[in-house]
Amino acid sequence: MSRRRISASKHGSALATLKQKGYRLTPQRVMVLDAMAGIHGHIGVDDIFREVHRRYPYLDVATVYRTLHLLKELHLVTELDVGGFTRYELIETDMHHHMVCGECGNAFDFNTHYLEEFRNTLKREFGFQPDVEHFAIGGLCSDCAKTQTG
Amino acid sequence: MSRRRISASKHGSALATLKQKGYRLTPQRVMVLDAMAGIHGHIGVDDIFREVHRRYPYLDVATVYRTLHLLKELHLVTELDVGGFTRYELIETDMHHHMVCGECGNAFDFNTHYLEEFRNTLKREFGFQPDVEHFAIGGLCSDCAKTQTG
DNA sequence: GTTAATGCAAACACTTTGCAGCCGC
DNA sequence: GCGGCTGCAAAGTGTTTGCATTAAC
Repeated sequence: MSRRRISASKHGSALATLKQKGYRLTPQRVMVLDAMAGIHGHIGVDDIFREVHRRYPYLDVATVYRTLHLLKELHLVTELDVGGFTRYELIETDMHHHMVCGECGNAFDFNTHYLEEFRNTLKREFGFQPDVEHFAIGGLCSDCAKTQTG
Repeated sequence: MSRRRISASKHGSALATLKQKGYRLTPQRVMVLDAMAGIHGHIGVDDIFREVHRRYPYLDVATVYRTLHLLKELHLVTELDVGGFTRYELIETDMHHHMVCGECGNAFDFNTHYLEEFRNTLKREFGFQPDVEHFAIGGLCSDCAKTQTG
């Protein structure tokens, strides 16, 4: 009960993906993923580095960067620029939100990561934590836009 | 008629604000603002620098950075981190939206600019045109967040 | 005439890269 | 054992800062 089971499962799939794609499961990569899984939300490169370095002092920052680039390429993490440096987050779910057309009433999905930048801006600038779980935005869908214009 | 009247008026108010607050209207500052006014949307520090440097080769990047920091402090421009480096944009309007705290019920303003990135993304990716006129987002304000945590 | 603002150059912080040795497969 | 991965160190890139000089007021 005291162990972080959730964390373990969180990056388990990432490890599987790495292996499946033919990449090596080095301890460094596992530890980087482990550090990310222990955090909810975004985490800075430096945070990851310090966390892993504590357990394994030989780790180099370059490796952390290289690992994160790989993970990003495989769409296992999302990258976000914030306050001048880069932060990363494990992609956990297929969570999405809705765009609702005020004209035809149809709802369209968009992945939660599109909202991330905006969410983070409000957090950074105002300390406001948007409730993205229940987010939807109204507007005009592409089809209805065409009809209206021409 | 061929002159860019719009541009001139765009940063005219910024110049006035600077003067009014007791800051000096140096040619460098005017040129930086001028460069920004010529662009719609965000502009990189380097773009501004190159633009102004062409007209006035003695200009140093440091001055551009200092000017932009000042303008940001006075809320005359907004800063945005994108793809690893910083971009800026002149604030043109006072249009704003609301963040509504689900805990205390207070509403907080945020300038429409913060939504632009997100709005552009939905437009670009899905052809969906969000109705930002009636936009508000729920969540947790900074005060209530503090209370909850500690 | 004051004093804030600039130019210059050096320092910073974060990130990337070349290369020899190592280790997961 | 092979080839991808790492550690190390050095270079790169965008940004900041100290200081003497300049110029806006």
